[in-house]
Amino acid sequence: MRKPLADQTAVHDQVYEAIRQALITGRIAPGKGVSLRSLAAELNVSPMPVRDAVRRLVAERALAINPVNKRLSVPSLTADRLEQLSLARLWVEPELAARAAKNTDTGLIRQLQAIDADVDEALRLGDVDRYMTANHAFHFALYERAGAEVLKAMAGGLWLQVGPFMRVVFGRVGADGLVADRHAEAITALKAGDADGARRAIAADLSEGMDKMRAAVEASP
Amino acid sequence: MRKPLADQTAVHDQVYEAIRQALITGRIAPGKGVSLRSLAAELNVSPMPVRDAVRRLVAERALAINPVNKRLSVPSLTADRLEQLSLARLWVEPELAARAAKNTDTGLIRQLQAIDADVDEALRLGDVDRYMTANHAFHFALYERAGAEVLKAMAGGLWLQVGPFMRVVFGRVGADGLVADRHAEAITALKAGDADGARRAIAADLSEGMDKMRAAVEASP
DNA sequence: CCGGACTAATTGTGATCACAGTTTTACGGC
DNA sequence: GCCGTAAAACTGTGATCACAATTAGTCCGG
Repeated sequence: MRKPLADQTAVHDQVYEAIRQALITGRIAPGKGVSLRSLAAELNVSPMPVRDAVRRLVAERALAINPVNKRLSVPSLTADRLEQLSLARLWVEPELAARAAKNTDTGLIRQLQAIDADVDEALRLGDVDRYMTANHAFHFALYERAGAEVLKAMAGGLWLQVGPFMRVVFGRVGADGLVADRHAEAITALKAGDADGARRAIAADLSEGMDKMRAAVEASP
Repeated sequence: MRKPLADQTAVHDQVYEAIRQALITGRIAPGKGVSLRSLAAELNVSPMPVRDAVRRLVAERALAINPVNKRLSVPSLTADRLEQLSLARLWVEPELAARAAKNTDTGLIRQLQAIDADVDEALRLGDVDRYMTANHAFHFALYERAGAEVLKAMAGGLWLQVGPFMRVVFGRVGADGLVADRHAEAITALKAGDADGARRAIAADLSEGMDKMRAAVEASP
């Protein structure tokens, strides 16, 4: 467990990524309680790096900490929270897409096409985890190109908070509930360097996804 | 240094607030390097709670961590970063103001008037720290009323990142560089329950402040 | 068969130490 | 007097322990 040092990534970063993935893909259910030691045992590390990772996730509101007994839990899903997250995402992410459209080259197009093929494959197979990973990869490969670190970080934080909601959608409506995405539409706009088209495509993509989540959340809190 | 327990706030939270204040008021200069042990010594606590607080501040991008030697520093001010932060603030904060306008009562009005008087007093005296504290208090007393936790948290994060820039403005143009705010205008709109008026007032308030910061940053990187 | 009290296990927090890099300081050779 | 090198100081990271508080569990009386 002692670190080899002079390595690349610290243990607490790996732990962060592990928990982040678990949250985004919904492997840890919203509302469920977690603890430093239980997470540490599960990931086969000492509680210390978990503590660091959790602190970070709490700051990003991906984990919540009960103010009275100071215990950790995954934030539960409320319609109000989802509404605010949707609003914020609908502002930042289309903006990032528009900026990226101005920096597009054939390499990016090819990369996005490859990822989108993976998204479609995951949908066809009904592979939830793979779909979520690929969908995330698509959006952030695009946002990466915007050259806007601050906004990209905001989008990352929002995505992390929305993650658990997504899993609920799959749980309720099944894997084919999210079939229709606007990725192809976005790629077409990017090819033409059409910033406004990319903005609209991503906005529509988010909007449709969020609508499904809203419906799922309202169905049962 | 051992905690009394059953108390209200943990040490790492107090440390967080202390560093946060130091950053917002610009007592720690942008670009300056800090360390866990030096902060701990300065605040008369052990390195442990500082570590927790710093982890949180790094997640909020109020502190930066050098990816190669893992050392801590206050993020330096670039025109690009400021532009993105401005854009984000100009979206969230007016939205919060508009929502708050719908929940306004005479208590809030009175509270805001009192705080605004303090702001003006600080400006008259040229008291930079007091101005910044009061200005922050004004905005967040307002945003508190919006009933939008997620958006309010976003605004808080942005404010924290912008804090160091503000101090630079004072350093360059003097304390009277920010005299004209739109707080009175905002209060008038709130009294009338005019959500759109509140939105415009806060947008103008931010816009003017940001313009001054932009000018100051461009003057010298 | 159920309920309440006492014990045991688990929780987050803080302190302290070890370790290995990195940076700074100091010193010695030319 | 100056430069390069070795030692000392300082850095973040991880492990481990102590502590008090809360939760879970268990056992006994009715």
